[in-house]
Amino acid sequence: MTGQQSIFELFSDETTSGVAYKNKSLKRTIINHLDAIGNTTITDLAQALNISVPKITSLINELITDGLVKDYGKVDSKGGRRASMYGLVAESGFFIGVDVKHYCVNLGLLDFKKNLVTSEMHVPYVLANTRESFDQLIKIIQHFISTLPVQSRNILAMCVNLSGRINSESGYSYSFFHFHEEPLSATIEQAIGIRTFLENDSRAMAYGEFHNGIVKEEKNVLFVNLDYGIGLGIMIDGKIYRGKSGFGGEFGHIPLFANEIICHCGKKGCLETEASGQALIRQFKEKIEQGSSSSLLQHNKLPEDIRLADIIQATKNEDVLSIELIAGIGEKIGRGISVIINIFNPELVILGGTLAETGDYIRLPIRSALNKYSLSLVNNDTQLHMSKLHELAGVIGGCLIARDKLLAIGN
Amino acid sequence: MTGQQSIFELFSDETTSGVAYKNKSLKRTIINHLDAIGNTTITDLAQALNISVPKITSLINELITDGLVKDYGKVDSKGGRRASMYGLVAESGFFIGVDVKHYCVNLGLLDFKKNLVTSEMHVPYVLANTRESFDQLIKIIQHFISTLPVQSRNILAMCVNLSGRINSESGYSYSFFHFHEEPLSATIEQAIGIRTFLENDSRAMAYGEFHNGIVKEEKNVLFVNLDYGIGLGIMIDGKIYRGKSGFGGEFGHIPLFANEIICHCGKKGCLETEASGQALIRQFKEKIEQGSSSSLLQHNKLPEDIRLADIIQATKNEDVLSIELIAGIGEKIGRGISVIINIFNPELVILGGTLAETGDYIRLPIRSALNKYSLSLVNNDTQLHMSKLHELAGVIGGCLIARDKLLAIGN
DNA sequence: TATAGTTACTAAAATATTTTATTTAAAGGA
DNA sequence: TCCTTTAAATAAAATATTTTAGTAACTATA
Repeated sequence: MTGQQSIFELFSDETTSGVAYKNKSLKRTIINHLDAIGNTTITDLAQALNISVPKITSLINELITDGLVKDYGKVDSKGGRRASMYGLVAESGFFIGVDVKHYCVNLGLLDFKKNLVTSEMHVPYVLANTRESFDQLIKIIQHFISTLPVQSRNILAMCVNLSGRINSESGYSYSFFHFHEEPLSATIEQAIGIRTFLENDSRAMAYGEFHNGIVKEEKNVLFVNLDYGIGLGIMIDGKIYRGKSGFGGEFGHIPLFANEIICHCGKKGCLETEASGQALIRQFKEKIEQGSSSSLLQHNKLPEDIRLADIIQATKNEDVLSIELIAGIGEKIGRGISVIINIFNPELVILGGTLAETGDYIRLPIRSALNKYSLSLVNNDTQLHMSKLHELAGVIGGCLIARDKLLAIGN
Repeated sequence: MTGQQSIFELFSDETTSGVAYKNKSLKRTIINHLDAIGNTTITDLAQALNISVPKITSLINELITDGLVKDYGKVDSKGGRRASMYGLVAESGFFIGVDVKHYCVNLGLLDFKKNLVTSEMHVPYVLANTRESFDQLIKIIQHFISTLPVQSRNILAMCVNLSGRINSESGYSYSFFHFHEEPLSATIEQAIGIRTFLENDSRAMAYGEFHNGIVKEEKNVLFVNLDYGIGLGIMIDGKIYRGKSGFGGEFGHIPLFANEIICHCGKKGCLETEASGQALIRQFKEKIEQGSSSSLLQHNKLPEDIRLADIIQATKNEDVLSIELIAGIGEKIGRGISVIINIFNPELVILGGTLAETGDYIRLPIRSALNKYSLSLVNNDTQLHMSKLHELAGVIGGCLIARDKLLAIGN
């Protein structure tokens, strides 16, 4: 029995029963505990899990022969024999995260101990709802895997993040690549040969930020993904909230404005029509047409070719028009966030995504809108932080989702 | 050892350890399972909980001597020996729910099997944030208990539902009766002599409707409490969602309108300023001042004395003004609900509270506003139902919360 | 009505786990 | 450095749980 087989064996509920099943289940509990707490001793495990020391000892020894756990040496003690520390083995399995953006793909490889082994950022790619675009995505993933320093059979699972409506339970994507009868996750799984999960981009970013980012003890956290659209990743009680069919968090399309702008979703008055990256670009072009000037257009750039990244770069170069527009967008996003703060009373709201890279230019107007629009008792309860992982949030989140889905962590 | 002592013993994590602790914990698991599934057989329990038949048998026998479980006779069989059914004992403990409304109090008594034994509805009472009002509430509860057909020591817990901001974990109420240093729940507990919990009224109604009302298999459910204010009870994954400090669900104060009406929360543009019972009464008075007529004023009633219940009654008598105003309110509530549908993608939205008693007069405009304002993919996923428990929702919900907090069900 | 087939329940045997006692390993003070 | 104290690891004994095998209770069918 190789260690690798053991992982799949251990985490698949086969027809084991009785004592065999209980041992399997206890081993999973131990792995989950080591994952949550980090390296620890047999005595600690025995106390935490309410299992006797000899039993834990024998289970740990089995996990060591399985290759999933190893001895990390002795702990320091203040009187008494020093205990051995046991912990997960980083090399016992790897996970891939694929974060698909509008104009690029970011990929990463995570080991079993949640370290990002390697990543490839900004692989040029244009996301379009076509077969060609899909085929190119597959090629990018295949190429990434071919460059990896680990054997393909040691890669246990992969998660692909896409924007739009995703049912990560069934593996269907409704906004992109909905060509086949079978779920998109199955199509990718066949093409790549690795167990594949699908997740909405904002939820994956929220998950990354939650487990490896800015979040410490907080359990109810909202991640606002400010990009061309506005996404929302909801973490409740430490778990991703997806809603009935995985359509939860459609924050960008709440009807907050009494305007006449038709949103790409077909409705009027959506938050996204006035407070998203798309809206920012539209407003930028309008201002230019109305005669405003911007340093952005100095290098023979046409207004049509302006991308969100350009405007964000311009704010760093103190372009006045860009800064003004971002402030206006921020105020409206703030009004939107005040809605979800009132409803969720979260411990923490994280601002992430491309637009969040403008830092205080967007944070301050959001902050002041929150004071204006949300209940002070609730608002004072809530921290507002910028993303810590920045563009790595999606990659790391994807890897972690692949890992935790396979290991059945956090359901 | 009396059965009653056993309940508290069984559900308090004392310094038991080892086998004793495991048995205690297994007994709780069995009780939880019997609670969730209903009466069942030893074989079923053994399979569901992955414990051997002889072990389950001995635990069930202990629970029978504890007085918590009893034999409900044989099941029908289709071939083979008939199995004994075991289930909880209704009389092994009782729970009180106290639903405090603006102008009355509703009280109920629930047994261990979740049957409503008795209830006393519409006890006259005026909720005000004064000590006198609080003292009167205590007297009403004491009187209710004195009329009950069960001994006070068999009442295991009580839950009091109040509107406004409640931290049900700490037992503090911030909107009403915040007179003492100690939590309000402790003050009531001392006055009455029964273990007391506090809960927000809308959340309690949601819980009642979830467990004993219209909800069947759904796990993500929103309950909208349409009363003088607008409350929201959020059920996620079968559990009440309360937020960081219990302030979650402040749906009435999301900034949805660009009006100049100052809400009692101090902000402008709150949903409640245009779409609540308060707003309805205000609009009614305005219309009357502008010369509209209503059957409501025929019996020498002054516009100042109009209560929400009067307007609702008037719609049943086909009062045109009331019906028109309710339709307008419904359209705006629908816009609010479309926000939370987009965010939560719930399986079910329940309309409850006093205003919901107008039935289709409020449901239809809400329904059409949902079609107008929320994403069709998400909206089509969501059922919209009227409350089934009506004014009993809060009472039953309160009883169930008391029960489930004591039994540590659903955390 | 007898009998085969099915399932629940129970007793005894086998196995597993916990408990207790003992040994090993370390820290810290005299 | 030696001895005492503390805690981990291990071994042996005691207890608990599961497994297996056998019995009881019921249905369906000939």
